[in-house]
Amino acid sequence: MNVSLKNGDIIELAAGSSAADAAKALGAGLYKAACAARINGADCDLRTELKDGDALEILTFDDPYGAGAYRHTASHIMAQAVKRLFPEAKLAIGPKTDDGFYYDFDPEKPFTADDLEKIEAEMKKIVKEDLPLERFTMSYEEAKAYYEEKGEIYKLELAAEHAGKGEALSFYKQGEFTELCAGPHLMSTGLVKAFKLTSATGAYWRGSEKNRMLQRIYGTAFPKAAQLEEFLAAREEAKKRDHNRLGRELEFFTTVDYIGQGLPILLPNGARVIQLLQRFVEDEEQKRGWLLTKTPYMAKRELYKISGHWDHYLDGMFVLGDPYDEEKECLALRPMTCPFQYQAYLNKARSYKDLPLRYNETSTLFRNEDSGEMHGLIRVRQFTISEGHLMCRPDQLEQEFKNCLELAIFMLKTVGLYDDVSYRFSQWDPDDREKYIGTPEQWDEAQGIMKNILDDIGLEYKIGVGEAAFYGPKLDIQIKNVFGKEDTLITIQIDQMLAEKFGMEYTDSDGTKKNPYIIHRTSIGCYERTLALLIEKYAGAFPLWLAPEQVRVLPIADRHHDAAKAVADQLDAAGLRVTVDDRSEKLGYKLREARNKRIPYLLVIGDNEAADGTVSVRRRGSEESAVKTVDEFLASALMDVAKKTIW
RNA sequence: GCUGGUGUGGCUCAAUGGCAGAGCAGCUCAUUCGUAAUGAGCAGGUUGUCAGUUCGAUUCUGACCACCAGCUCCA
Repeated sequence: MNVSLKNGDIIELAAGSSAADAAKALGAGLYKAACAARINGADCDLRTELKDGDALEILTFDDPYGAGAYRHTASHIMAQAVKRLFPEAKLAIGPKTDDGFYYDFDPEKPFTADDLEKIEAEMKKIVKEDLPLERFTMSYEEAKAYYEEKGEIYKLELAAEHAGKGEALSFYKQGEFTELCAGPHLMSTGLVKAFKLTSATGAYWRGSEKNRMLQRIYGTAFPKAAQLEEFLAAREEAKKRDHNRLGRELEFFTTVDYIGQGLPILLPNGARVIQLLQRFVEDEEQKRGWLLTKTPYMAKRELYKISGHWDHYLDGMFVLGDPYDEEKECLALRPMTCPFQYQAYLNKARSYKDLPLRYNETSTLFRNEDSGEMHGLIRVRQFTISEGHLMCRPDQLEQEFKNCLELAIFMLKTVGLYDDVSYRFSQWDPDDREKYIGTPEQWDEAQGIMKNILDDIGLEYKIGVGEAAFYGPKLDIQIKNVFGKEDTLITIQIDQMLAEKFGMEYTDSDGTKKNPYIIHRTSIGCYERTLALLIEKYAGAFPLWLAPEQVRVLPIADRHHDAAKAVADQLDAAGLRVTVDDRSEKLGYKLREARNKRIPYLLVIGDNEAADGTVSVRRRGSEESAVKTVDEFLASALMDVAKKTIW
């Protein structure tokens, strides 16, 4: 039979040949590098049988699907090693991930760092044994008997689930190790060259906290040792940008045991950046027709009963008083701004002519997160968000939603995070009705509207089922931190339920009363989280307009102090954040310190500069310095600040 | 909340069941210096907190608190 290749060549193969056979026929090198196959455009295992006329592409590690097969095989090798060393450990699941793989086990004792080393050593043996992986199928009954005999309770559960689909169950076998698995896999364990087990942690069976916690081992694998080393080095490098270390080191924030978890102290540097962002956001929103409100940080329980927070969010609130004593007044700190800002709308009767009505607020919120959830500035219990709620008519909804998105994108572009985000359309989970208010019809309608808008814009998004707010669907703008963990930076939500609950109406042109649509949105997210991501993005080297200290003047000797102070005064008067390092230290010492603090501009003043009214300008990131007049420097720096230039 | 790890001066880290040590930072003095570390001296600690074991605990045990990674949950 004949099979065509990617480059157009046609090769002749014996009937019944597999993709692996084809790879072998094409050369030993390709066969060794082969990870998976693409037949007539469909990704598949190398063991897939070819038919006459098929178009075949051999996928190597360079292809994401190929890399997945490679790492999935590494995960089987790890599971085999674990079973050899810890026969009592039960097997759960072991998939590939974007940059590696993991496997969940249920061992007698959690794995230690020593265990990981032993497992890794055993994996090396398995690779050396070069065990071929064979694919075969079993009926559900056979699989059930097989796993019952082995006592693999988790595999039994998985087998039963897959059996429902009516197909035979596929297995892969390498040596003594057999695994229920859909594949794809490499042809032999000997092909997995460079790997490393990176961590062992707990993880719930099937991702539900109601289930038993299993032990997960994470690892990664590459065809070449150099690639693995590069990957691990890059990860170490990324961790150096970790805001939770760098943010403390550069004195942006700190935490104190006796204040409590998730309650960071913003030090002058961090507070300054947040102030700058906040002013920028409030000014920009004002230009775009948003009206600033300032509402209370707490309210009586009755408000939250109307909004639904009392029923859906009580665990997440800080309650002042006994929530169950209906006789006494009970207050709660606000976890969201919505019900407060609605009161501004309700202040008087509204006409269709008043809409859209856009309220913004720099709003501090309080959420009683579970103790393990807090993380640096990214996840805290008190935070301040660039909040906004917009009430509009149906005919305005689409344009207003687009405007909110446009504002968010403008903010992201200005601070330099635009290229790092992805979009998630967060929908409700119809199978988990408890979590949400409203009817399926209302959800279908709200989600339908959002889908139309997103598709109309042509936004590329993934869908997050069960990620919606309890009152409506969300467009979440997602970003990853240095550890690759994704969080929501910005959210824009459509809500057609709360207006009714709060009795928010407007009189339409025909004289009838209607509930407005409400858009809940943030323009730059919450300041603490945004600050954290900016610290990581810039490794502490903030763009000039956001830098807590923009300029440091370095006099060479004491006799230059007056000149240095005069320059600093001039810059300060022009609005730059400037300090003078007038310590009796050598220039090199002062420079070193200023560079470590990532100060954008260092101005050196010695005899020459003092004599002719110039400064020797050294810009962050440059090894060169240039002599300029103070006026020249000031003009260019002010221009950079005004333009919010990123360098 | 769950699994595991960590906690020694402001920071980074040593050490030990028997007087807790270094470097950096800080302070003082000297040095007046041209683009990444001048020298000398001084000061700084209830070893996260509280119990327990012990003649003696910073070290061993327990509980709690905080921090870290992951899970779950979320902006």
